[in-house]
Amino acid sequence: MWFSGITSRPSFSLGGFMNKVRVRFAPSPTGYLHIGGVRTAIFNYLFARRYGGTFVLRIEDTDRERSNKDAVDQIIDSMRWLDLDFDEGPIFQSERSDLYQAQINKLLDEGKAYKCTCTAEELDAKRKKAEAEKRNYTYDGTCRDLDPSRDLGTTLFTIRFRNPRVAPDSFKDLILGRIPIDKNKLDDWILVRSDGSPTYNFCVVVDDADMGISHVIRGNDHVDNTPKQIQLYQALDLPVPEFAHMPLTHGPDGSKLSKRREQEYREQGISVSVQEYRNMGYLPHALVNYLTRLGWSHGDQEIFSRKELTELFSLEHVGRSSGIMNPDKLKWLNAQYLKESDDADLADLLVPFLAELGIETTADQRLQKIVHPLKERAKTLPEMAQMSKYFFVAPESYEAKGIKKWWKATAAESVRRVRDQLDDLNLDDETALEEAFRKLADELTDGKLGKVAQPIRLALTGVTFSPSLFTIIAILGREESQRRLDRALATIGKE
RNA sequence: GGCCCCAUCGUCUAGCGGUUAGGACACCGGCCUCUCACGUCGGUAACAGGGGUUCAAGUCCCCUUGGGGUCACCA
Repeated sequence: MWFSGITSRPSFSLGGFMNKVRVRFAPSPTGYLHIGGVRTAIFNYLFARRYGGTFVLRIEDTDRERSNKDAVDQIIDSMRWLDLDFDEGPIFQSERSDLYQAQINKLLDEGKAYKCTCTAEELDAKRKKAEAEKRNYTYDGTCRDLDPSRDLGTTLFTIRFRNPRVAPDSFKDLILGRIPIDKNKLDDWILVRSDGSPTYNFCVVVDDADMGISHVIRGNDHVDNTPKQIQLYQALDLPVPEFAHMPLTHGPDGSKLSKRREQEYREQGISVSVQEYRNMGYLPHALVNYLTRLGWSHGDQEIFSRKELTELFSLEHVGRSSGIMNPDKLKWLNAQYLKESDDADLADLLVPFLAELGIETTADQRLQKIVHPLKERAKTLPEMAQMSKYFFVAPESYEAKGIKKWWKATAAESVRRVRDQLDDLNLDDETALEEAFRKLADELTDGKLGKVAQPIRLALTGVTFSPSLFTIIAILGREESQRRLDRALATIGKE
């Protein structure tokens, strides 16, 4: 049994599609890749991998006005960044007009579609009138029963679907359960525009059928399109795929993510645009992990490797309510991935972020050493770059509160002693360094290592928090460390 | 407004009739400690409301409320 009640959800089964799962991601190239779009791409990708199926990328560019090549590149680039490799495509709808034409002719020949000469203005007026009268607007069928062989001359016309006015009572959704179909909304919708271009709902059906798509996994905003698409499948005598409508993604305030509020989002650490996450210093796999987990779950687990994701993902555990982007959790996840990252990889990734701070460097050994203690402290790459600043430039000023607390006159002695001891110590031996510091503490500060360390930390970094002092000294080197200590000595206890 | 969908801590969620309602982020404390962070231990915090069904309801049904989606010659 697929379902046991009207609102219960069906249990998932591959049914007749065993071993031939084919899914697709079908964005329209009208701008950068939307974060909500990525989520549907991820779910499709994961679904394909999970069931050994095929993931295809189709570009929905039937609207020539708004589509552009640049957007296509951005979409593919973003998918590559996220490691969402597709098996087929990109397939461009704009290049498949013959296919659409053939299906249109078939419908026309069979009387399942007809030419309509109503103008956009007329239609608009009727729609407004219906609205004013608080009526539901559907096409009134003015051209429905006219003689198909009448001579239209040069009159522009659209091609409409001759709605058979019969449809199932409901359709099955793998995520939502059973969705009722409202017969009152079934009308003669437009298949081909007056400029000859096919419409979305028509192309989707023809394409999905032609490409052998077994499961249509898409956003919730398409549920109302599904009935009319099912009717078309039936009119075309094509097999109807399975449908799965996933919940949408919302902003922190609970409303739909809108491009207009991008500025606001950025300040909170999120964005509508995928590529912006790269700029904000998020790791692609952390983003994918986050987006997947937003709306899907596997018990209490939060962190999933790509392998786990492709082995565990299933539609049954996709939630039905929309999710709100939570920057804090995204950052936390990112931090988890950062922590587990390879030093060399991180060094590579960090270079451009350092450049943004005016620090030109390469991902050399030294940078790898710097990155190592920082990766468990930073949540994002820019944050890490910021933290590593003092490894490249000596502090120009010192934290005021730190000066007050740690640079009392008595601190001068320990700073001076450390400065001198650096002459004889092997800086690469952090335990030896620590030992020396501890001895000093025993002697000067009653064994309190912090009292020795903090003044020096301030002198070396300009701030009162950092990774281990010994690590810092090792990375800075003898000369630079002593220079910074000398400079500090000039001011300690002087006020 | 019509139609459709949704509803457990602030957020993401576990829960598929019997639980002290669990986990994660965030927040607050303790521990660890050269500071910060990591880590670790603990704490605050939820079943939207009302009716049913049932021996028993967060779990099933209905209504209300709230949120969302959609109503194009856009996709």
